[in-house]
Amino acid sequence: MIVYGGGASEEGGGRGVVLKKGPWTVAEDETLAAYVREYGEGNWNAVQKKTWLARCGKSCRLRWANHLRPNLRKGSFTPEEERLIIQLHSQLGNKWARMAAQLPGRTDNEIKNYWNTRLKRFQRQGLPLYPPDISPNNHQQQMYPQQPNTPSSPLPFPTPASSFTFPLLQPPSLCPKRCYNTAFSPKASYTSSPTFLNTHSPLSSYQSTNPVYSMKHELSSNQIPYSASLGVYQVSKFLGNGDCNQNLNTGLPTNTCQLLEDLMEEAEALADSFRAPKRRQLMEDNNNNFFSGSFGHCGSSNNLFSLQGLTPKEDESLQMNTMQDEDITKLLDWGSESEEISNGQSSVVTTENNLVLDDHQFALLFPVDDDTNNLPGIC
DNA sequence: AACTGATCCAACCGCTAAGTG
DNA sequence: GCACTTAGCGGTTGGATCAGT
Repeated sequence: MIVYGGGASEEGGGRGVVLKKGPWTVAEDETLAAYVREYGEGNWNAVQKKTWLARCGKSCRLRWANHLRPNLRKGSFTPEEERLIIQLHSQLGNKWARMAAQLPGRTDNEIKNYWNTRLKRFQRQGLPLYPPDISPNNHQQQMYPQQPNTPSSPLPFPTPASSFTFPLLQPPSLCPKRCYNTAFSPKASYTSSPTFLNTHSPLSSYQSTNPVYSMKHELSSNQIPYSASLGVYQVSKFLGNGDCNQNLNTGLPTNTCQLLEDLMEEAEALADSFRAPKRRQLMEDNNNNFFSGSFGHCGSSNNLFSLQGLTPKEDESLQMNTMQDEDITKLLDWGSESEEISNGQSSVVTTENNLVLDDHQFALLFPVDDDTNNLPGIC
């Protein structure tokens, strides 16, 4: 029984007490954090029994996940995070949790809120949700049938991908009352390099126009490689006869299949390690090391983002949707090419897992806290 | 200063999947 | 196989805040 921070109640939870709703108090937060320290995550319904908190387990889990757990990144999304969200949304749809898995320290709720706000604003302004070089998967079109960014509708900005100005931060007249990142100059337009948000990323080529693959169960239509241009599924590698070293959309050589194989191997390895009794005993090591929690296997699998913390099933599905390192690299390349950020100097940060980032890339992913000069989540 | 609308964000709700006996 | 419990996900809501009028 954790009695922490006052307000202790003898007739605590599950004991006929009316569960409290509404905003959490500091004392409640402290109590919940103390509970997690002592008992670990999970078994949220026990919080009510073991503490004075009159909150349902669901509420406790949410509070922990969205506000109390370590290594959460608070504050506005960086432009790079925004781009990643858009890219991920184009591939995954409203799979906020999966998207959050790709954005270390961000919660599904944050991403969802961000996207919904953006959706609302863009729809009101008649702007497309996606830049022309991102073609949303079918489920997106079903989800937002009125999306103006269809081949038949004119775009409000230049179509060549190389000169596309990304409408994330509008000019002052269009800028919402709260710009997302005040540190980012509103006048700066997002001129993407031709490679960024590359529609022809391995994953993008998996887009399915087949409703069988694009609906429900939401494996995000990425289950089977699909070439929109050829109208065929690129199943060769999946059938084991493998020549798929070329992206049929672009004609460019890719290492997609090797990456997928790597992902499969990694997923299997992880699945083995996660065939532990309890479901989702995750994030326990998040307390320890930001990189181990988020980028734990980068070095071993060429995969920037780790699948750590997922159940085998999630591994399986997520691996199909996880951005390839190529995508991330391009994202980072774009970032380092950005006039706003590039200063022509570069140093290298090497993580313990041999993930090498130059300082631009590192800064993009982990902006230094202005106040503390500390990297978020890194002690 | 008061009002209004837009935006942000925390929290809740309902549903579903997974785990357990 | 079934019922029940637990955890997680996605949708929605409502209060707080801000900017414009």
